[in-house]
Amino acid sequence: MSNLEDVQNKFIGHWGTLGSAWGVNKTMTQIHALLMVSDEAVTTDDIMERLSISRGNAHSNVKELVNWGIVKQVIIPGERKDYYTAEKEPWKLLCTVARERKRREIEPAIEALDECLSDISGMKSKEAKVFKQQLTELQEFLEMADRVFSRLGKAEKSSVLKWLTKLI
Amino acid sequence: MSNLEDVQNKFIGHWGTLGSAWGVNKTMTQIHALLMVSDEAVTTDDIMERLSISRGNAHSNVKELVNWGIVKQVIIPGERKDYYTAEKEPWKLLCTVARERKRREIEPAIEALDECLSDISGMKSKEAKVFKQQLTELQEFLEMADRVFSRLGKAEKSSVLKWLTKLI
DNA sequence: TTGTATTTTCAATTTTTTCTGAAAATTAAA
DNA sequence: TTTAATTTTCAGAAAAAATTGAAAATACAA
Repeated sequence: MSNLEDVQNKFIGHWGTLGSAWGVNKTMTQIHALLMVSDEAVTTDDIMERLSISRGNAHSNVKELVNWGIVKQVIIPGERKDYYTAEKEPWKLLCTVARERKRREIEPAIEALDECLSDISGMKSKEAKVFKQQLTELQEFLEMADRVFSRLGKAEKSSVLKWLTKLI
Repeated sequence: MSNLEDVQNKFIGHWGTLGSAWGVNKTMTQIHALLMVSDEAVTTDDIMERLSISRGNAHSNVKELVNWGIVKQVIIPGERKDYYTAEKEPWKLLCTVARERKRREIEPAIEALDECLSDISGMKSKEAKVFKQQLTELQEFLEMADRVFSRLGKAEKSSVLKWLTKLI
């Protein structure tokens, strides 16, 4: 292991593995890793070449990153091609991911629980009461998570850091 | 939508969907949901029947939940079959998941970054320095995450709650 | 306009993951 | 022991997810 590109590739591979574990397409996190270690903005062709993937794959995953708000398209005057860059500051990444996961997963989960709770609201059996109690606890938990993610989504590094330091 | 079992099934389905989004096998989170809403301990046969899945599937997923520490096998005197229960308190679930994800994902990620950093430690090019800087920031971030997860893994509900309340 | 570069879409294919079901292994009662 | 209940394993099947590659759509310079 001796040249920069090899080490970068190693990093890209690891980042991809990490993504998979958290339910994100591996290519998507690899593209993200590539952008994080790229000083300059990068084209779809660069991505294809560096990761040895097809245009369709590169295209759809980079667009998905843009959807998440993790990657931005940048305009380079005089260039026809689309260029992309990633936010490099990990704390900002955390904020963006928190915001999106809240929107995509926590909010729908809360709605689902609401729906279940309203379905059983009329039921009077002992079993129903136990279930209702269980759902209510989960709901409170998810609502707390929702608020935490919401707060994280808006946070500045320094304030999050201060808050985290209190915990550990 | 009128009887308890239907609502429970709805909940089980939603919990499964949530699991998928976070990179967990859907059946695994569905079994977990079933156990959470089950007052009494449950056998593999119960799981098979309730979720309409095969023995192999039920078996391997319930064992995986036991591996995670989210589900416990309980001994029922006089019974041949294995019975399982889940911790019902969401905060304890959070602790367990935090502990496991730390061990399974954060720690290996930190090791991977360490490896990358040691690979480039000797490189002197400007590009290498930029990359090194980037990796170092990520590493600091992951180490903070590691400490947070570690703390959460040991936490009591009341202290976590107190801490969370400070944030929001 | 017309031609060229680039992006976008998407049907078909490949790969990965999950699931089944039955056989093998294990456990424990008789 | 022997027998029956139960758990575990795992090869093959099915399903889901990711990927390709080429055609269609779009953008834009000449």
